[in-house]
Amino acid sequence: MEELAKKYSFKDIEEKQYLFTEEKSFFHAKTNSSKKPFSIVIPPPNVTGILHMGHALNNTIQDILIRYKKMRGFESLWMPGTDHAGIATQNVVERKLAKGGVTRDSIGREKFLELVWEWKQEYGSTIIRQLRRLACACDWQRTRFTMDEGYSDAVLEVFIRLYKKGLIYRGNYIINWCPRCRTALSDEEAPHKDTQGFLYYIKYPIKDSKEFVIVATTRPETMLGDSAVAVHPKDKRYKSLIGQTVILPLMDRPIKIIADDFVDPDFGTGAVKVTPAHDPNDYVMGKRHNLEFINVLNPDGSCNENAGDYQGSDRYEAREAIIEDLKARKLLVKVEAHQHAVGHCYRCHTVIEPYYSKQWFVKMKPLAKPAIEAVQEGRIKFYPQRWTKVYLNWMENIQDWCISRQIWWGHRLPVYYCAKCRDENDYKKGVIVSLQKPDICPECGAKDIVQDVDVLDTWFSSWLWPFATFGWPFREKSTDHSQQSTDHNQQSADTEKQKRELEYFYPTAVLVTAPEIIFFWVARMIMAGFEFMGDIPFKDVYIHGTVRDDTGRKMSKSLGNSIDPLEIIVDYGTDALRFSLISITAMGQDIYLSKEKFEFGRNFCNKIWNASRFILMNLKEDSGSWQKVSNKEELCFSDAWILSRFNSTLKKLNSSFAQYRLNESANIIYEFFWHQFCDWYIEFSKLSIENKTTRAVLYNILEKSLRVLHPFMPLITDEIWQKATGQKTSIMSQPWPEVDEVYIDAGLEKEMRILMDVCCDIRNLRNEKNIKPKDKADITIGSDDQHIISVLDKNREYLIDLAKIQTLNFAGEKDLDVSINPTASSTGCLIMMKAKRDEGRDTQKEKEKILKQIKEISEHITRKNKLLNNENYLKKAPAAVVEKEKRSLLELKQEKAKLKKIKNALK
RNA sequence: GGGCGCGUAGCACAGUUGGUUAGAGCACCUCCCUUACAAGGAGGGGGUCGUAGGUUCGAGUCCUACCGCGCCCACCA
Repeated sequence: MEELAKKYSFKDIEEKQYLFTEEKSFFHAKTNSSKKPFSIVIPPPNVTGILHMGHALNNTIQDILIRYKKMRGFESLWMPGTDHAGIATQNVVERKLAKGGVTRDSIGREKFLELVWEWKQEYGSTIIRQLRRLACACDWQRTRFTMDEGYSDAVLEVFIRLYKKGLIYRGNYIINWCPRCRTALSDEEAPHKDTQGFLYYIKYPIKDSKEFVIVATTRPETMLGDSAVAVHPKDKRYKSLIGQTVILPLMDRPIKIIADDFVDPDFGTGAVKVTPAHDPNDYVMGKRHNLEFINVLNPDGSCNENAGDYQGSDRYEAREAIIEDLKARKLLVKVEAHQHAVGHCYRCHTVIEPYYSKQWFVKMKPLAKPAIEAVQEGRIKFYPQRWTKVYLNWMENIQDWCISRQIWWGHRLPVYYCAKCRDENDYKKGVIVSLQKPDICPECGAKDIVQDVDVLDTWFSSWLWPFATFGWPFREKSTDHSQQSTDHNQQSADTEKQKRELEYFYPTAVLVTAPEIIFFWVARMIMAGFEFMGDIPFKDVYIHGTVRDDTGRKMSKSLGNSIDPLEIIVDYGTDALRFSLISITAMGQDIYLSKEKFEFGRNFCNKIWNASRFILMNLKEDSGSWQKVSNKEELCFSDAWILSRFNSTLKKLNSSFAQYRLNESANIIYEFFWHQFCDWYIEFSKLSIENKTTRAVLYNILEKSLRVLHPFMPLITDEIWQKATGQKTSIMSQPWPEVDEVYIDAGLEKEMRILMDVCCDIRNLRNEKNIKPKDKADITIGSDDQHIISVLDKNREYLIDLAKIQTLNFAGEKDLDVSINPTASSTGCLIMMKAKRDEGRDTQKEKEKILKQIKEISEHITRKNKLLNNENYLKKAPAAVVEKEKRSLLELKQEKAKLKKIKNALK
């Protein structure tokens, strides 16, 4: 057994311990038929990511579960990896190029992708390195990337399967378009934010008339693409106008006035301009009335050739110009301030444009069905439960998923077109969906074949994460015929191994993630799980809260209010960061953070260190003899007590773990270790430290405490544990302690409670009378309760030591002299103290205090009397509760009598 | 428009199925550098649990309404 350094210095141990556990492959999992599997796939951070508090929380939770389950005998696998994050990564590299005045268009697709890969090689593992600093027990040998060769196979395979099943189609629809990223986005990628804007009222002149129809719009520039004006069919104001023609201002285009139920007569003027190519509602109306779809915008958001005089100007410049021009023509009636929800690009926050374009979609309704049922039937459970409703609500109203993106970084669609057969009006014609580029068109034999230029939505690869990370679909690479079969055999063996692993570890146990990811990822993984694996991807979904600053704002780079986990690690240590974070994270609640909160974990680390130091220091000579705790019968009072406490604590701990109540688990251990083990037991142990049994118990409880602390604070616990046991291994490889019911003794714990209470009463009394620790006091305890007297007498050494007593006597209650320093104990005893220095007694103050106590206790007694006289209560409340009340009333009465006695003795 | 979460001590928060006098942390006050620990120890003060009703023998906990704060969803031109 080694001694510990006087000062706890996390800098000296944390990195060392992590490297040790990683090197020794404690994190590696494999199929093991003798164990049950427990697997988690990491929510793959973006390759562009740098560690923030959200990651720290998310991964600490997973790490605790992984280590805990491993200790509980499961084969724990934590699958790590990163996400190629199409748009985000492309943006990062484009920004970098822009500094050198280079655009992606100027260098071309191939060169650009080369540069992105270079960037990925250089910076893509930053987040992985940072996760190591958090001490994550990921199986790093398995680290996956969503654009790895094998993983990409899975993505293409899935596309092809869904296409063949008729669940993927291509067509012209209104989608969300980001003019800055110049790509289509799914609905989830274009979150709506309340935005302050204006409602512009514009006159549309009626053809061959002096009259006007006034329409209201928030986006006047879209009027360039108007192809109708719509009114409600029952709106009396406009009934006569239906079917007439108006002249679209600025464009001088005649357009019809149509009637449609969609129009709300109470909004604006009740007449609405219809722009089928730039508004989702208008799109539907356009289809209904067979209107023209006029796209007036270029992909970058500037006006195109359909925009008349405004061609070339940016959408917002065009808006300004149009307003000015309408004003000049006296066609602008008024402008009102107007708040409305506007979609924004989730990557660059640019206002998106609803945009009519040709895209690829996945039909979602058929995929959603089993995914809905699995959650309804409880085969997948959300923690906290309330997310179930959010999930089901979204799934039941699911819309088709736009999966094509007009960027370069990502999985290119496995779609090829035959130039000859291709027909823009029939997406299936001349289309070849295949893994490899076909040499000739299977229909016409032409050789002019091109691949679709789009790539797939990043989430179209992430939704396969729980099984594609295991190598699914296990396609064997087409081996060169010239190569010999050894390679091939090796490859088959690998594939077989992967298949077994997938079978063993899938479905995974739990997915840990943030609420904003439920639609993007959780829901889609469930659908993919059923579609491609025929089973759920995970049993539990643990949704944790959002990390906020101490004023409740979401932590974000742009607000500048984020706390950098790496800075916390430098200042307080990894263990301190983890323990602080987890102990303030109530399940599913948001987390409010400030830097000071990490002192909590740091102080606890320090406490653990010092307590351990004391124990190792005292036990260093015993080599080996501490290993065994004697029979229960041979244990002294305090030794038996701490064993009882430990085991009942462990019981509570296990049940909180089972419910994912990790903050509760952390606080249970904290309370036990600090306030029972350190505050009381270690102090008790000093009295019997020469005793073999006590030394064994000290060692035993410390060693087991380190085990249960390990999932939360892996580094400090491994360091101390190795020094204590002399074993060069990690606690991770050790079993979780078993609850030993034999040691749990409620009666004993109650007796200890009496001892502690009396001790606290005496300390309190000393404090009040300002008696210094070195001034020992003479204590007489008066009670008629033989049990209490015997408990105190039996354990008098403890009391004498902990309460700094000179002489300790017992007396009958009546015989006690209460004229000196008396106090009434909550245990029902009267305590009198005689101290050597006893000057400056303020009897007036004492009297006030005791009167206040009497008043309080009288109120309680009145309340209880009333309750116990209530017939209904006696009839309906459980007998045990009534008994408890009666007992407590009796105790209160006794206490009151004692207080009165003390009061009367005061002059 | 629909849904969800929160409101408990000066501060930021726990409180599992309703059951003694509502809890720890930080901060504050008093005392103590006692041979593991001042990043510590021993004590202490501080709350009519957002408001108003209701159910119940009993409500921080369940129900209803309302008031504040925050979040999510929705085709509010």
